[in-house]
Amino acid sequence: MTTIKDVARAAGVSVSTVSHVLSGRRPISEPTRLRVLEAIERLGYRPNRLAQGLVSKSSRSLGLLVPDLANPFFGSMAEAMEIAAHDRGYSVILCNTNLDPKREADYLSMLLSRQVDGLLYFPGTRVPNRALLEAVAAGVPVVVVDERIDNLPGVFVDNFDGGRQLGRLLAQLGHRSLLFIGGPEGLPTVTDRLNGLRAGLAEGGSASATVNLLLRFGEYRASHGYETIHACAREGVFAAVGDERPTAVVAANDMIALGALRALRELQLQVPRDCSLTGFDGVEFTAMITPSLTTVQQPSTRVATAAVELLLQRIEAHEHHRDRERANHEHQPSAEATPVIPHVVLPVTLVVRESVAPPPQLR
Amino acid sequence: MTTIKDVARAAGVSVSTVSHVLSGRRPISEPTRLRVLEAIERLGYRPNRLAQGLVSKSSRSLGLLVPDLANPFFGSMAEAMEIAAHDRGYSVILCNTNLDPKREADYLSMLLSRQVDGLLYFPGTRVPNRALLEAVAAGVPVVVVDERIDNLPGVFVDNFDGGRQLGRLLAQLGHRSLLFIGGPEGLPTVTDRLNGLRAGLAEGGSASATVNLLLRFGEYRASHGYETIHACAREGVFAAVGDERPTAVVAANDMIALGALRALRELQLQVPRDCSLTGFDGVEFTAMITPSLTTVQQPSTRVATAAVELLLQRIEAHEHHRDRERANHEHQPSAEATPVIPHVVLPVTLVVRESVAPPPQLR
DNA sequence: CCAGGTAATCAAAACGTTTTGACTTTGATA
DNA sequence: TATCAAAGTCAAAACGTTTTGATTACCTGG
Repeated sequence: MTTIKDVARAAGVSVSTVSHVLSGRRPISEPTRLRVLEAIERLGYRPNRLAQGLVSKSSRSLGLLVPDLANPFFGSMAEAMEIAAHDRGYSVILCNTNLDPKREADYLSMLLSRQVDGLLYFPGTRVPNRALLEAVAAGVPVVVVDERIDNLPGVFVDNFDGGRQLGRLLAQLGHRSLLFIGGPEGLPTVTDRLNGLRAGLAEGGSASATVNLLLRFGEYRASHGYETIHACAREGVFAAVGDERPTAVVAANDMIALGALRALRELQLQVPRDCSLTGFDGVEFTAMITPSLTTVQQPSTRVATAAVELLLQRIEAHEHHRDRERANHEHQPSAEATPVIPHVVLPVTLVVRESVAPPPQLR
Repeated sequence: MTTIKDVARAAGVSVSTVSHVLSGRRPISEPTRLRVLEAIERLGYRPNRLAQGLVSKSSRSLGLLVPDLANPFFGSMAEAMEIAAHDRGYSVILCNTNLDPKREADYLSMLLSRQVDGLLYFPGTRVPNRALLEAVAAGVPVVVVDERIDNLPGVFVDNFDGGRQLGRLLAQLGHRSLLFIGGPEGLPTVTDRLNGLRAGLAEGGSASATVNLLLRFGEYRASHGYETIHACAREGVFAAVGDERPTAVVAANDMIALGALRALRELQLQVPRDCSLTGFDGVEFTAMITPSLTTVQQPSTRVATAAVELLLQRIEAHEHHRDRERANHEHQPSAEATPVIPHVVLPVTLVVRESVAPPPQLR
């Protein structure tokens, strides 16, 4: 590897002159500048970012903690976030938490070691994770994505509203008995979607009608949707008659819906004729499958870029703060403004497709 | 941040002693060791990997260049590779090339700046990329994943065999006219799958029968499958009768197949009754959709781990080589063994599902 | 004609590690 | 009892940058 020293020697100047040519922080005469640039070009010099990071105390990199990249929702989010970060000069260190708190703690520690400037965090199951809170305490800016966590800044969509729109739609179609297949129990996304669903059902139905709502929780995976449907079938849920039998399945995300769709078909229940089905997230394949899936579309690119944007803001604020601290040798607590925890909430769109219809008895 | 100096001071020893406690490279008395460990624990010390990397000349990180994370195939590959790398103590820097050579060059330069120890490279379109070759020339170990590039080490599946198995299956079912919707023209994966398909068709069909094979190329995306089908329909391809009309669509990957499936349905062509359809890769959703998709399953986790394994081998070899070079001040070319370019080829599995059937005229 | 600013450059310190040479001390071996 | 090796420790150099005085030379305004 050629270093700044090699360049300096080749151009016949000092190391600091080369650095100043590159950074522009001090004036350099045109002939010298050209000689240095020529040497850089000729030697193929590339500054060593490790060394830069060491002195600047910033690695210009972000840690991205994501539970499951095989899920295209996370895939497209990760993609959009990486692109946004790269546009602003930051690299992304990828971490696959796989819903495992131990792994998360492990990654977090590694990321701190690597001096990441900030963290983009998709919660897995338990929120908030202990190790994450330690990282926050250690002073690393964090933005939580896709999930609302009270004391941490976050970017997520209006899950309640999404649920409500679904509820209204289904109630208006006449559904009075639903099966809700959630993600991990207690996760705010899941709870919000469910509460929204309830609200929407109440709004959309005739005032008197009570709604029968069966709840199941589990992972945000196709297998969970698949197995839940089969389990329900074994329990006779779909054999019931009248108000008991669910006429619509509301899945907490598209992957669950995909698995549920498969299982329903295996049970000879045709969607939407015998049973309606909805998803959440609006990933690409929902438009392609048969029947195409009614779902709530997240503006995933906007969520992703907003998250990066917010994180970068916090990073800058954090750095300024540190600088001021360092200048202020007098260590006055400087009347810390009460820290405002920003929550960016983005709107969702209901996308009505083939997978919903009025319940069978109404046709 | 607490540094090794702070620890040394707290434990009343020198900096090098702390380092030796951590690395175990020199013996340290038990009482000292405990005092140091206690100080580390108490201060929450975490070694700065930038500094470590600077002296060790190795960042313990890999660059991962992937064209499109929204595609679950790449998503699960990326996931598996990251996990394999993490297991061996390496971090992964994520780069979304988006099929754009400019972006690729950009990323490559950044990765070299960051002193990555190796590169995991999924080719996008043009192969091999100019910037990649420069990186290779700069001496960074590279492993190409999912694609065969002659002069670079790679890990990929037996695409020819996968195509052949599909060809045999379709020929045996009686298909004599096919539409092949490829990925980017000229990409080895695409060509190999196509050539395999041809070979399989020849083997599986009755000797005399000639096969009508229509070829289209484009991106590895659902939209490409969708649009190609509609374009073909506009050209009257599906209106033809007899041997002209394709009775099966062979997509070069699952995403294309997914798009094609949608378009076929919009054309009122039922799969597999009116037209068979196959994919390639075997991502999760192929088992879930209706009709479930006949496809060629890649052992993606094995591909991913093999790629990481191979890359790590090369990295080690590279480091040993450099060390020897440094020891050998005499700079004898040491009779360089002709470099063997390893290509790891993994087997595929044909998964026959609902999307194929004999052509309509045979029923 | 001088004070003071600016352009242009360099040397040296600092960032947080690891590695190496040197120095004691201790025990075992001849 | 003299010799040697190993254990245990430290100080200093090195890794490749950026930043910060310091220095010189020149120009400008009074």
